[in-house]
Amino acid sequence: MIKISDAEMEVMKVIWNKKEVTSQEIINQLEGHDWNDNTVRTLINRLISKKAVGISKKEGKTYTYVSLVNENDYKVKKMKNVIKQLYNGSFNEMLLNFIDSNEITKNELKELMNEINEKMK
Amino acid sequence: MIKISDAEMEVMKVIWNKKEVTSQEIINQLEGHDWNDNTVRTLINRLISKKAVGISKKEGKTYTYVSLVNENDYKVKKMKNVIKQLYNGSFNEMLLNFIDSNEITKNELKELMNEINEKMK
DNA sequence: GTAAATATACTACATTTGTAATCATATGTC
DNA sequence: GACATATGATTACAAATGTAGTATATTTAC
Repeated sequence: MIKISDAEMEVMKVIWNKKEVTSQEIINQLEGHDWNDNTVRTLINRLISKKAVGISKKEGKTYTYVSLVNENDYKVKKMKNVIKQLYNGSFNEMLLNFIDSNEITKNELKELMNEINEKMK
Repeated sequence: MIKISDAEMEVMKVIWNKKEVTSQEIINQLEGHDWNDNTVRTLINRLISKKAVGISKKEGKTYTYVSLVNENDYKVKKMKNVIKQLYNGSFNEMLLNFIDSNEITKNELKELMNEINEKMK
């Protein structure tokens, strides 16, 4: 799996959201981060090197970028990797740990199940 | 939160498992990793610098190490950070993504709920 | 008590990551 | 067309990480 760093991930999220973006749009979306424009450009370039991002068109000297990795797939894989690292791959164990730590109550989980059932119906 | 790297995490897991360990025991437990002994010692020392590991006793020149961070707390915090990064902190969304990706079926989830109910009874 | 083995301490070095600065170039402006 | 500006390319540099090697201090085995 392509390894996307934390800072790079912020860029990926913008690209995932907008499907197609110029660097300027990415820089704008990331205003909250107080990053220098060049910092964002560096991140974009690294993502291109890693083949996580591609160039869909070039107008003048302005590129338009697109994601080359499927958002949901990537997220699930990343989650699975963490669960593998921390819980030996057991979603079950992870969930139990959350419940033990009062991060989720059984009721919330039940509620969640209901929502899921609704949505999946 | 103390930031524990992937390699360091392997050491932490051994320490968490055994409560108290010497470097030799850690090295033995990590045989599968094909790491040079000094690599493991470096990792231990970095964990000590980060205050993730402490020394509980010294016999001759041999130290005994203990974890200074609670295992479950750390794991939950780490999970929460990833969920925050990828799903805006929504456990719900994460779960839905898993279901969408066929990583978990609703039946498995239901089964899981039953297990949890059993265990929590 | 001297040599070999061992645990620890200190140093090393390439790669990745965060965070830009600088240089080059296409473009729009006057 | 010369200059300011925006975009991209290249270079920079410290900290973190993966992965040891080397030096030092202790034990332990003769």
